[in-house]
Amino acid sequence: MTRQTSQARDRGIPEATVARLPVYLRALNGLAERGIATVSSEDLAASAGVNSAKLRKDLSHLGSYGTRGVGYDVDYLIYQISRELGLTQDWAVAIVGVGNLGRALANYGGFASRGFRIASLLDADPEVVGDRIAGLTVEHIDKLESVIRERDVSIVVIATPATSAQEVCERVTRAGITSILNFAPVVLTVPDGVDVRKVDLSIELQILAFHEQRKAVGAAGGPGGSAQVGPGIGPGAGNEWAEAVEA
Amino acid sequence: MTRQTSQARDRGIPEATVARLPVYLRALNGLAERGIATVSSEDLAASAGVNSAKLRKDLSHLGSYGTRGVGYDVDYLIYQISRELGLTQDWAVAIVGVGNLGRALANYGGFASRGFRIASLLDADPEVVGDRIAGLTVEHIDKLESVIRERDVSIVVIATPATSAQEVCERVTRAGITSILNFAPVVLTVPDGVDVRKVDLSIELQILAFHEQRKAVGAAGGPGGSAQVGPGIGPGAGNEWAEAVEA
DNA sequence: TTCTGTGAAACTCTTCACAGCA
DNA sequence: TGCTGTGAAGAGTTTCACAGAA
Repeated sequence: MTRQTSQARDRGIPEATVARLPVYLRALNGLAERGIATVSSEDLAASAGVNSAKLRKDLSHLGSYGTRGVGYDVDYLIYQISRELGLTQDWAVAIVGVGNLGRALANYGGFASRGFRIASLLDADPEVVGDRIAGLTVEHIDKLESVIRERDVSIVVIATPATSAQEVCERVTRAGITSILNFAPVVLTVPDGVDVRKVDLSIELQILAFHEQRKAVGAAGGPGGSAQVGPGIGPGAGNEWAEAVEA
Repeated sequence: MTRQTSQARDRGIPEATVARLPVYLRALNGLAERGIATVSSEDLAASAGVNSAKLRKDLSHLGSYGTRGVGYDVDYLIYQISRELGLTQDWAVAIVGVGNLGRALANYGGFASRGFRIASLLDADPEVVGDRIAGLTVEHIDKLESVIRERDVSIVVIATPATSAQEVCERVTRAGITSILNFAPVVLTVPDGVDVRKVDLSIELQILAFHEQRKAVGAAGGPGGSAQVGPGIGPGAGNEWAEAVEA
């Protein structure tokens, strides 16, 4: 069960690291656009909103791509991260559900530049089928399986109402899809080996509300309510526990 | 390091738990609608897509709201979680940037039902200002500060292009906002005490692409069922998310 | 000297397994 | 008996701090 790959390096990159690589990539692209050729872990970390030790540890999982005393070559690092994420290849994506959100996604410019090509927009509503959006003609959901097969779709985005999401999910997994990005406010049940990521707007707002509430309460709270943060701040001083998620 | 062993009123709820409470809440609401009055940790966990030990541990941070040998009272648990998340109060939200995504957000029904009220839609484009969307008239960005002040806005959603996001961020934090949900593909710099959550669609897709690629490469003859359902609310996932809208 | 790469420590989160209550 | 609540073990992640390359 121990895995070894063609390369001697251990390919087990921590999930937390994978989730940050796209952030680094974006920061690096920004630097490249500004003509910056080399960057230190300190500076890149600042651009990406993490601390430098974490950044170095993350990058160390990919290999030794930096130069001690100097930093990282921006272009080279962009290439290495892109390759690691699989962005050097073309991914065909189908978007199911062309409501407000589906349209927003279809018009989002950040896909093509990262190797994602929208291969199809599908919807069940006859009113919507046939509309032209972002250069594509909306197709009927009946064609879901044939579109996936014929256009080599490997990632499906579900932007349907909650009630249809599970059914769409089952159809696409049956058609061989193993990567799904779900926007519908429902927990999808999928077979083993299928990777689902969920984006839920109202959940994000609820998490913000929790912290917002906490701030208000904590400010007036009693002595017992000291935060879990550092032991540093004593009582009496600032009570708000700062918690910028991003630097 | 002082440490109240008594779990009773320790208000330090783990971040990972907070991120899952909205999911439990959604599952519970589904049960309530179906007239189910009591639920076991096993069943609720299944509805929420987590394992039961995790669910029990999460709920134990709120207090002892279950009954041994029986389970949890659905309505009571809905109330307790809602209260913990601060959803029993009304939150005024302003959405800045009324492009495709801003419109999708404005029309998203999942807000109102959870105590979030859209108090204003703002945009810089004179073409858009004055449009009526989701029952609101789009206002000019010039009014940002006065809207926040006069309508008691506590959460701001940034759905502008990347180039404007930081400026909007600075204006709203100066106006006293400490909770921001950012959809612009950029890392915002904020003062301590300001909570930013980011949603970045292209990052989510890149993470999927990474795993998809991994499957293709390593799967050939690989270990039986790959398992690894990546979803749920990840740990690192808590903070890093995806985006949308650009030019 | 500067800055990377990395062991080790610290911390957080998940899972196990079972005591104990209804 | 059936199920919650929870210590304790385990796994994963972050941070520290410094050896060592350029």
